Amino acid sequence: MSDLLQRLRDRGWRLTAQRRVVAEVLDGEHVHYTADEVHARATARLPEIARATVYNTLSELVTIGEVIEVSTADRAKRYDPNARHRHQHLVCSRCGTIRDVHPVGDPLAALPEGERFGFSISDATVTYRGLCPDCSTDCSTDCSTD
Amino acid sequence: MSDLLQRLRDRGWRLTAQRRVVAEVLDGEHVHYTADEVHARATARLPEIARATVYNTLSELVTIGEVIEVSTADRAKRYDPNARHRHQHLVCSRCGTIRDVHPVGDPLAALPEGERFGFSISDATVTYRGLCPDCSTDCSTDCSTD
DNA sequence: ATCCTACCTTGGACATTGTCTAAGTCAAGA
DNA sequence: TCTTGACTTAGACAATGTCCAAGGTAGGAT
Repeated sequence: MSDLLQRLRDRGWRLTAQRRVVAEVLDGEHVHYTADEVHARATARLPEIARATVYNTLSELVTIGEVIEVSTADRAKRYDPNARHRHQHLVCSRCGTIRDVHPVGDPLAALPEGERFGFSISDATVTYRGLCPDCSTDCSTDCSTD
Repeated sequence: MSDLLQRLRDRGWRLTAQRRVVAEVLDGEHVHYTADEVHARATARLPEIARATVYNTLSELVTIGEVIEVSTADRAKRYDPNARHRHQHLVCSRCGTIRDVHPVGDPLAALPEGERFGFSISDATVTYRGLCPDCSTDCSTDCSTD
């Protein structure tokens, strides 16, 4: 992700302040922000950036494969800048925290030919769900929630 | 799913016409309707049924484990009445068709202890994506899509 | 059979997330 | 520095889901 801007330039992208800011927000730690969270953080650096621009830029980053779109059970999609190393996700059922995880083996290999129904399968995503350490000890709201 | 109504009664549910209709829509084939599709089909049998009632009933069925909520890349969640046999899903990237599939082995076992970060993991869902037979031969719109 | 009442349904307002458009702006090449 | 096509903006619109107050009804009690 670090030289994302260079890679975008190489693709002939116009390097605008808005795109730079969105890329900076996603850069660094392994975050999984929603579009709105990206927008909030982008606004902190560039107050006049429009919501539509954030959506546009995120979609473009997804299209060119620099960012992965993650659909969890929540309504909003999340955007994962860790697109260069294959991984899966571990989601807390209570607080929604997401961690990147690396299961062993190829999940695609687990699907027998007879279960493919003529599809040409290109991808398998695995989502692990459970309670994160914080949520499994803190019963203040509801320990029975999953 | 066939004696769902009986099981609901056993749980002390009030058996209303609306709930019966929603259950009937989900009964039978292995469908994966959105809430709106359920509502449309329910309306055909009980014209005055409200959208909120469909949402309420679906949520309740999910809560008690009679129906599974499936989040794909699409915006709308889908509802899968095949909750009594563990399975995963195969989704067409183009047309959105969903099939139930049965990979071998337990996906949970593929996640090493060192990759669990103290979570108590309860579930692993696998989503396979690709083109269904119809969509991989029919290039009328766009064969390059995925 | 009738009544009661807690639970269910209704319609519509509202919330959230995402998409589209027309008009204005600007990055980068000439 | 000029030009131009790509980018951004604000706000309307669309899709999906949630909430609430008012009225209706299933099913137990009498």
